[in-house]
Amino acid sequence: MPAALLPKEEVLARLLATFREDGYDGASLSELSQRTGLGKSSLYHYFPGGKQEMATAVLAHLDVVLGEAFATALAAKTPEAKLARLLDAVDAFYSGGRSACVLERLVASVDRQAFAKPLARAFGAFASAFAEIGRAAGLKERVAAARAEAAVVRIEGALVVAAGTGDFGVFARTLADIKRSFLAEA
Amino acid sequence: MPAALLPKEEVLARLLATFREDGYDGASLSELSQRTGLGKSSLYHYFPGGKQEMATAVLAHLDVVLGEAFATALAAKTPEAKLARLLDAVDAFYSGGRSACVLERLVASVDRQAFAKPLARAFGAFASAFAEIGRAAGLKERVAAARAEAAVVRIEGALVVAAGTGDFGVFARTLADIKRSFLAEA
DNA sequence: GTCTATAATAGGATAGAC
DNA sequence: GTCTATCCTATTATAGAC
Repeated sequence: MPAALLPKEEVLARLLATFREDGYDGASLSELSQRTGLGKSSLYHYFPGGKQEMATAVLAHLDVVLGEAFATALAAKTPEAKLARLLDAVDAFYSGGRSACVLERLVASVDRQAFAKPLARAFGAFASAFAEIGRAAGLKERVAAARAEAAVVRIEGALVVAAGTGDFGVFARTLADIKRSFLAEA
Repeated sequence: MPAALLPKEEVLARLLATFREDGYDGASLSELSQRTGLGKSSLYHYFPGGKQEMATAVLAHLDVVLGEAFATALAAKTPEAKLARLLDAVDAFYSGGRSACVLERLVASVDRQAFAKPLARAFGAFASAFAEIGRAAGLKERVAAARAEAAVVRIEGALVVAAGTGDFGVFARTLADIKRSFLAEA
């Protein structure tokens, strides 16, 4: 009765990485098996629902991990510092625009409907982190919400355009512009 | 010797629609066959290189179609009218945010490397249309280019976020904000 | 909880008739 | 130029030993 080769956290991290790189439809069970170091049967032991369950588990995992990352960033004192920390976390998470967003990969998948709720939740949590910074800076609720939505839109778009053009500078420019404009006077 | 059931233009339009909906990895040959009304062998007659060649043909087709759409929009007299027409065309092309972008679907595919050049070209053409409007309005080249890049980024991101949240209002808000801000004084 | 082996199916691609 | 039929491989998923 051998113990688990990897802690579940690590398995989820590797599934996440594989979905980010190959996409949901593009990630085969063989690939997921290789990348996690688990045999197919072991994967089905963890995730009886197969690939779909792996993806939903990854989303639940992200919900926790990103929640912590957001909380860390928001623990800074000033709104400016909160924003800077959040954008640094975003830059690191996406490797300066070189790593794709799982949310986008799942939105693009044939099984997207199965992920609808956790996806909406994840996008909402992402925007909420920005909105909270806006509120902390004294922006009106509506303004904070609108700018938060726009920030998430720009980050997702920058990832697509960076990957599509091969020019990762667009991601850096986008983050820099959000940093510059997010807390500006209305 | 039966004639072609559909003009090649129509076949390409249907392949485009299928890739947009199912993604590149998610679109099977059976699906592509059904949607075009052509048997698999007929598809291979048109596109000996298989699915990859279908996608590159779709990109080449888009290059022409979008080029015409851009030219039409840019034929308007004032920069404001050019911008309004271009954004109307974008809104229609993406069905108010309900239809995905093929470019994004191909960027997300496992065969993305095979599409790298035409994809970069397509994103560039998209941005160029915006940049030309900026120049027509007297914006400095650098400003026009930066705003054009940002506009494409925002459109792509709005499509991802709209699909991910199920809230298509974000697409309308994004286009409205581009319309409002694109030609603003620096 | 993991493995090897395998079933069952779907996928991409081709052959050859018409 | 299109069709039906088919091949081969990869894929998802399961069985059963350890």
